[in-house]
Amino acid sequence: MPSSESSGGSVWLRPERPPRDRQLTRERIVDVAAAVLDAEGHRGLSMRRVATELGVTAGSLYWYVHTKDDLLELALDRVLAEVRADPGTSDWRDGLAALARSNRAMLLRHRWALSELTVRPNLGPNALALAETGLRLLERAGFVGSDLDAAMAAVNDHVVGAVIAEVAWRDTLARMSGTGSGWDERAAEYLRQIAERHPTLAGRMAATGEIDVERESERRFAFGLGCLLDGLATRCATPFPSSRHRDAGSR
Amino acid sequence: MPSSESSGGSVWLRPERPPRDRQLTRERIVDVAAAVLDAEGHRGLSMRRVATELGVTAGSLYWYVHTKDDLLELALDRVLAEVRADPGTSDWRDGLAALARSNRAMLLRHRWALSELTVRPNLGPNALALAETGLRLLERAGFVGSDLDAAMAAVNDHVVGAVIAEVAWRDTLARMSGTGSGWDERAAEYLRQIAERHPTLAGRMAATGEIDVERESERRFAFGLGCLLDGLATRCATPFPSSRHRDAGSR
DNA sequence: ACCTGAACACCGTTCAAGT
DNA sequence: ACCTGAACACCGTTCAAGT
Repeated sequence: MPSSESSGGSVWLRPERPPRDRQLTRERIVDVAAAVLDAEGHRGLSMRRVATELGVTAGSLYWYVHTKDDLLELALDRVLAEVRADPGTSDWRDGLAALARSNRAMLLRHRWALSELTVRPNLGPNALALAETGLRLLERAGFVGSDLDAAMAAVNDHVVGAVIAEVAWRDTLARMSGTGSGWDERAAEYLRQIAERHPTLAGRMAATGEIDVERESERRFAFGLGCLLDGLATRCATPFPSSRHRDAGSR
Repeated sequence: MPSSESSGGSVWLRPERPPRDRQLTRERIVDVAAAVLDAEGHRGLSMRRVATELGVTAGSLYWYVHTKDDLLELALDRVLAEVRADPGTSDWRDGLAALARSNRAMLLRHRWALSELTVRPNLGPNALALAETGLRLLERAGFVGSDLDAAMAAVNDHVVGAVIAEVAWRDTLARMSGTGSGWDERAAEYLRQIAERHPTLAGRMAATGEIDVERESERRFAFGLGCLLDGLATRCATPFPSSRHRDAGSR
């Protein structure tokens, strides 16, 4: 029933508001959402927060985004664009390793993206592009059919799983050093119990106490990736496409 | 002992309320929290919900639990108790594979636990016990030092990563079939664009369209696990402890 | 010691109303 | 078309007050 524009009066003096009058864009919204997430994590993100950051009311955002979940989905795909991968790498092992490393680096930069992955399937354009280049590399290695899917999944799973473990580790350390007195006493008692019941674990915990988390995490990541790629190489048609065999972290 | 209910000034008839009068226990609280999480996921869990389920006010819970995060941490460790593992398995590959499978099964039963893992380090008793048996198996395989840690991490990472991917996949399918008309049209258009830009991916998506998700997920899991264990076997002192070599999913 | 009731400071989301 | 303002139905958490 509402005619599209004429509302009585001097319509001609008031031309159609050009699109550039819009204060918001989906892109701008995703921008600040990603920024807030990077700075303060999931806890810091709220519709009202994003809105005020844009000088706008919370309700306005729903003109551009269906729900907060949608916004998170967009933010996830945005950071996926940061992953660099070259589908044309001559050695498929090198290409996959580089893809995995770039993926890991991105997830470490935007740790909130991890919890997004566990909650939401991502079918955004960047996710699809990454899948394509990964599949191409594995296709060149000789994988076909459902083995191709399984191989791609195995590499991605290692990346995601490894970053989750690393972040959890880092958070534990941060929490330990964060809380001041009182923690150490209770922790000491707890560790004593652990040592009693779980000697092997206790030995490892004692050893990793003084280790650089960053270096050790990278070592573990490379170790697991190396195992995986070795296992893949024995299952495909082109185990050694190039003469040079890059070591990805065996002892 | 209904005397506890008699009021009216006769304090001497009313002995000190025994501990068993308490309506709440940390255990009961964690019980219903886990039940709510299983039934309705993260979205369904609130302090008020748990409280009313226990016939109590929300504030009461804070007598037993510091924060909602603490409650989630307790629920996570509770569900980790379901993972079964035998540290005495003769073949370390069999033992590790069984541990990984049991872990995966648990995570699929309690999918909310996944997002917990990404957000919170878990140092509960059950988590530690699982780590201990895993490390023992790998120790028997000949791993020592930081290679022991890396090997353990690699297996766990694969489990976590694989379940995350599987759950995401299942959710996508559920969402697709859930929304009725209108979805298919937009989806078809989207798929057309995918096929144009990402031929390899499109080929795989077409192939996996008619596949049983459950069976295929298990296949992928076993495939990746097999790759990983093969790679581990080439890096340890005891590659083949038993004569029988269980195939864990190579084509 | 254990629990209630009410409050505080937030949420996501909707929607009439304005321009 | 785009945004405001106010409302709705929730949150987690705290805390005086009761028993």
